[in-house]
Amino acid sequence: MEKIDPRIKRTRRLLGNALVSLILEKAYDQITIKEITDRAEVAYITFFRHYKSIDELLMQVLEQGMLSLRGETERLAMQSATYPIDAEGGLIFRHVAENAVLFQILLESPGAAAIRKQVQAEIANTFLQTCDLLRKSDCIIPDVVAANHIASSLLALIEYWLAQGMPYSVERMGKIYGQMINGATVTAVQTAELLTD
Amino acid sequence: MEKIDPRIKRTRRLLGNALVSLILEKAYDQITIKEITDRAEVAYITFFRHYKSIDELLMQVLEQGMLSLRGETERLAMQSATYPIDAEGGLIFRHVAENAVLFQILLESPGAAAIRKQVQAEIANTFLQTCDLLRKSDCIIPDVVAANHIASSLLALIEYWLAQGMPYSVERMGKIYGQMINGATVTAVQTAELLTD
DNA sequence: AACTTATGTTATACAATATAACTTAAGCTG
DNA sequence: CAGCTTAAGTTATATTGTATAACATAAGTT
Repeated sequence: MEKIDPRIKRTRRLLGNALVSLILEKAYDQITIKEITDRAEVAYITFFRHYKSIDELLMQVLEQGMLSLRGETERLAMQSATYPIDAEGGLIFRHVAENAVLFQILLESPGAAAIRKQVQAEIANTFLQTCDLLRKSDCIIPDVVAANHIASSLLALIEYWLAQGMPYSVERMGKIYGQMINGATVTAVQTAELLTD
Repeated sequence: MEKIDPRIKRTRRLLGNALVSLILEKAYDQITIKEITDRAEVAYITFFRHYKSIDELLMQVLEQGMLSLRGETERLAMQSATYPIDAEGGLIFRHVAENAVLFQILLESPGAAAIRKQVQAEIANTFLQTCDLLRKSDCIIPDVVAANHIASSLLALIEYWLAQGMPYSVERMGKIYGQMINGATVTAVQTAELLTD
């Protein structure tokens, strides 16, 4: 881990914060580089010395927030490997609540679509690797489909919760996730038809 | 229904086709108005006589394809009102397969995010209105959450299927939908915990 | 204190959006 | 089919945002 020039760290932090505050104010695709550098109080050209596009800056901002999500998801998948309908699912929604702004951006900004796709794929892969209950030979529901379903549903549930202004407690959201997504999918796979061909 | 000048119909058709063919070739946000008008073989300024933005043109293109989806979804919701795990879910995937290009655009193009959101909300609302099995008083899973879950999961399943190149038959996809999404959600709501407060 | 590197200033090229004024052509109507 | 109406084409131009170059200044490192 080599040390980075404090000027670089400062500039990137200022640009990241400026972008976040702008996203909270107006539509993502209306934001210009000049607006970002003005708000960050750095020179216009400085942006290009660090990023090729606003999307690239957004990616850097989100990646840091998504690092901790990965840890939570792995724990979630681990628990549901042995026993589904997880009682600790509330942890993930607590984490989301604490980083609400970042998740709102991840799930709403058009520029974050690629990163969202990547996060979803990572979550799906974690479940696929960890959770044996999603696998059943000759099942009409392939394990990759079930894993993808859990991952996309989790993100969609978070998105809905945030869009509504977090109207339910993190505990309740954890239970909803455990029963409607995790438990329901495992049950569906285990009780699903077998292939007939 | 008043008759529209055939020149207008022709121009809009040419522009719509040009946009679709461009989306299939390159990233949506890299497409310019000039490229569209060049491919459509109309004058640059003609674009602005019909649309304010590329997004607006895309909206027009997708709206037509989404009209028929609405009918399919209503039938789907109607059937699952009485008996879930619908055997006729294959119809919707047959419809998707026939309009694969349009659905790919709806589910992949960043410019279509707003329309996708709208389509998802319509599907969710249809289920909410039609399917009594999603409603249970004092259930820990609110009916709006369950309806939203079905709608987002259906679109995510279609997106996954298309992205993978439609590796499973429409019949199988119908059954997967019926068991993993529709049946599983109804079961989850009916067997879910009640509120304790 | 001297060297290195990041940032700021200024200028400029370029591409894409957007509109205006005028001409040409297509479609409708008596 | 002649005349009216409206759509589309042509040309020119203003504006905005992206992107880079050259050089000066300031911050950080050794």
